[in-house]
Amino acid sequence: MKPPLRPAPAGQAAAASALAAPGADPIAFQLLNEIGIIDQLAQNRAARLLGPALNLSQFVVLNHFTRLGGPRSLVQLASAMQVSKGAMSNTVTRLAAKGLLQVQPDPADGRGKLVDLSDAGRVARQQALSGLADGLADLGRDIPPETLLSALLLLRQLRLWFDSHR
Amino acid sequence: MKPPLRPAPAGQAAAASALAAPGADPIAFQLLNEIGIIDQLAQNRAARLLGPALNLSQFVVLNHFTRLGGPRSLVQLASAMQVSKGAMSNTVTRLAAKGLLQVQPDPADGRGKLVDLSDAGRVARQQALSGLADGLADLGRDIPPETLLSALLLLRQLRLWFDSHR
DNA sequence: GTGATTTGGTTCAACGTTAAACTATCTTCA
DNA sequence: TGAAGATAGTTTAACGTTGAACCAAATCAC
Repeated sequence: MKPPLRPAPAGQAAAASALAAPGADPIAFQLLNEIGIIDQLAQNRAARLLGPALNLSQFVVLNHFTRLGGPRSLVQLASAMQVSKGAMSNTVTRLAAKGLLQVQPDPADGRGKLVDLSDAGRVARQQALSGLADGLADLGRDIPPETLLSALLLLRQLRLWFDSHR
Repeated sequence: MKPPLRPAPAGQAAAASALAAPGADPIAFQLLNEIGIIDQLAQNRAARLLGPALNLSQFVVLNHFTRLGGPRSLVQLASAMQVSKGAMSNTVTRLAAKGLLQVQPDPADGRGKLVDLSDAGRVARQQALSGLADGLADLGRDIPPETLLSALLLLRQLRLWFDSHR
């Protein structure tokens, strides 16, 4: 039960009544609730689009490299993804086993490894990305970009707040 | 690695540049990314606030009853929380073991059970809720309610879209 | 330089989730 | 009425995560 939960089928009439309701949850609560639900639905969708060959976690790691490039250490990856070292160790091992990542000992640090995309990894990432883009295209078609953009900007604020309050 | 991932520490300068960047991800992608990150942070926070005595999943179930009351069957709960029957079976069993839920056989259906809050459950839920409210209070203090409200309304649209497209 | 502490990485048990198999009961309909 | 299918709930294996223990190498401090 990852996301907080949908309180109900949420009749469309409730649209603007967020504040008014007598025993209603505080707005922040409702907001996080929606976020949890959307996250769950989006992740389901993404996982389906990626198929069994590639995990969501695994895709995220691949994607990270094409955005921020260069070889990374395991702990760097773990902290970028906000995941435990153990989890990242697991993910990297699996990706390397599929040949999507290259892993070398770090010449400058006897403890460390340097992880980087392989060519196969680049290809796999590109395929996965276009699959996701296709699957998300209808969202972009149905919801006006201004709406998405305002949501994005608002959520950035929210994320920054959370980021700086832990 | 539940949420998609934060692409980077996200310098504040990137605020309004969502569209402009050349190789940037599509907005929908970025948006879901933010949602994933916020969800993770919020869940961490909530779990910490609830303490080890009460799971997030467990709290959500307790909360469901005080919102929508009445005895519920296991499958009703599972579908309300968007969780598998197995998971709900697990959660309900644990809550019942703590005495927070009452479980009776359904007199009208030999297969079914009727699950409802116990008095202890009501108390526990109330305590948990005020703990969460306290922990979320600073959010409501730092971020103007209009901001939260607009985010809420936008996300509701988004959630409804996801809900009707699976 | 040597001892203490920190840091990179792996491993392991515990947890909560899913999906599938399974039992028992209910419903449908001819 | 009785056979076929749907539904309620439990159980199980598999998965990915965490947190803690652990080892080895690096850094710090005196």
